[in-house]
Amino acid sequence: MAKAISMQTLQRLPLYLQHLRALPSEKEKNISAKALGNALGFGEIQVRKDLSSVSDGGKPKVGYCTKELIRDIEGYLGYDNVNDAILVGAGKLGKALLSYQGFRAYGLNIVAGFDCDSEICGADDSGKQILPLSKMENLCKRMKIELGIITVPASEAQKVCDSLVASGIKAIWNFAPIHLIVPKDVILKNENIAASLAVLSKNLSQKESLLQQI
Amino acid sequence: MAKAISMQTLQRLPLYLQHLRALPSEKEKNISAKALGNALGFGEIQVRKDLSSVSDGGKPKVGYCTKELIRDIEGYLGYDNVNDAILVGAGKLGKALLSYQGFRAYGLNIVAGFDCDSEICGADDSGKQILPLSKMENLCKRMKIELGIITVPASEAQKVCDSLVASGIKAIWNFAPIHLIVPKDVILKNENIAASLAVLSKNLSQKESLLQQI
DNA sequence: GGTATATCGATAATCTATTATCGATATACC
DNA sequence: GGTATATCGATAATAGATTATCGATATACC
Repeated sequence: MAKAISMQTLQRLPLYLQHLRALPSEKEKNISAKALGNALGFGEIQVRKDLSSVSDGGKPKVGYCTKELIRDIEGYLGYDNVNDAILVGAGKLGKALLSYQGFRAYGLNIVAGFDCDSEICGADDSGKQILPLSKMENLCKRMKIELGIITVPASEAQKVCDSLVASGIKAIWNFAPIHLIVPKDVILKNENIAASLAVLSKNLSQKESLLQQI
Repeated sequence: MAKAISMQTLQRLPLYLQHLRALPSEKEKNISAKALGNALGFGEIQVRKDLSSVSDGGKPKVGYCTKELIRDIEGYLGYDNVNDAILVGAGKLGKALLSYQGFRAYGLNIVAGFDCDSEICGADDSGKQILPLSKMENLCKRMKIELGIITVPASEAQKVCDSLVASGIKAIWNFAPIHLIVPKDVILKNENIAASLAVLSKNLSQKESLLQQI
């Protein structure tokens, strides 16, 4: 446990967690790498390797203790302590994210939304406040927010990104379809809807489906 | 051109396309692999390699012809002929996708939305119809729809997935946070918001940011 | 026209990720 | 208690992706 971890493994961990959490806690006290892999479409060796980076191991003939595994993955991913975030761009997508309750399970708490359009400011029906952009920097600094979510149109995204950086944000989750420029010490993660679509589109157009396992 | 292509390359192609399309068409008649790479944060060799799979090549000292490149990538990804799709689950996220105009640029046309809640059926403010689930199968078959988008809660997703398959859908784009089981001949692409979040969350919690280049 | 240079493409080398092999061990059953 | 079996972890082998090297070529400039 606590080894170096690969990008690929890191991205599979939430999937394991998702599945483990959904198991009936009474019945499935233990789970084998094989069972977990089958459920998610991975090979058992990969599952074992992935889990070896975060858990201190299963027992032969028994498997892993479900509860411990959940705790270990949550701990590793930092889901056990909450990350506050703000969101900029309260359009349809922004509002969808603002009102999504599921983020809590991933340790994410969106504190408020911001938008340049003062018309839509006020309390959203999600219960979250939508505030004018002018108040963003102050709130971020005051609450020491480190994570910013960008859901504005591509044309506005770089500008918004720059103000987030100026507000002391350390990580940006970008939903705008554009490549943003950030300082080296700021983490950027693009949510790349077009890339997913490309995979689908390509596979559909050449029916042979040569690339299963997506 | 027209070689075998890797998953990774396939997913970068839309990013190149995005950037190329945004260039002022008059000024940038040609573009070098280096310039394209710099703009997107990739190495020039990677750009060349990626492009070699879809384009019939640039010219030394000149670079690639922007217009041709756009055409080649679009052609390769199948963005030049439209894919009709339906969407199931007209909640906030579903409506956000229904009203997103940007999909047209990727050759995606969402024909209609479906929802089990008859309250929200009717014309959405995006202009798209939201229809009761009972009409889905018939419409899919009649219009020979091949692509289905799932934006229902996790608890409903497998059921919806099964009806999509029964309706003749050949590819599924799943936004529900759950692993779906599909027949081998159906392509499944999960939009994995939790995985992205994991990368961010992990990087934030260990500030060293050992994994740049996301 | 000749030379310098930016850029290309192909091949090779490195790095990363996945899959296979094998010995070890905890439980179940006789 | 002894043996069979499911499962584990570690190491080795394979496959896949990225990065480096190098020779070739199109344009620019003298």
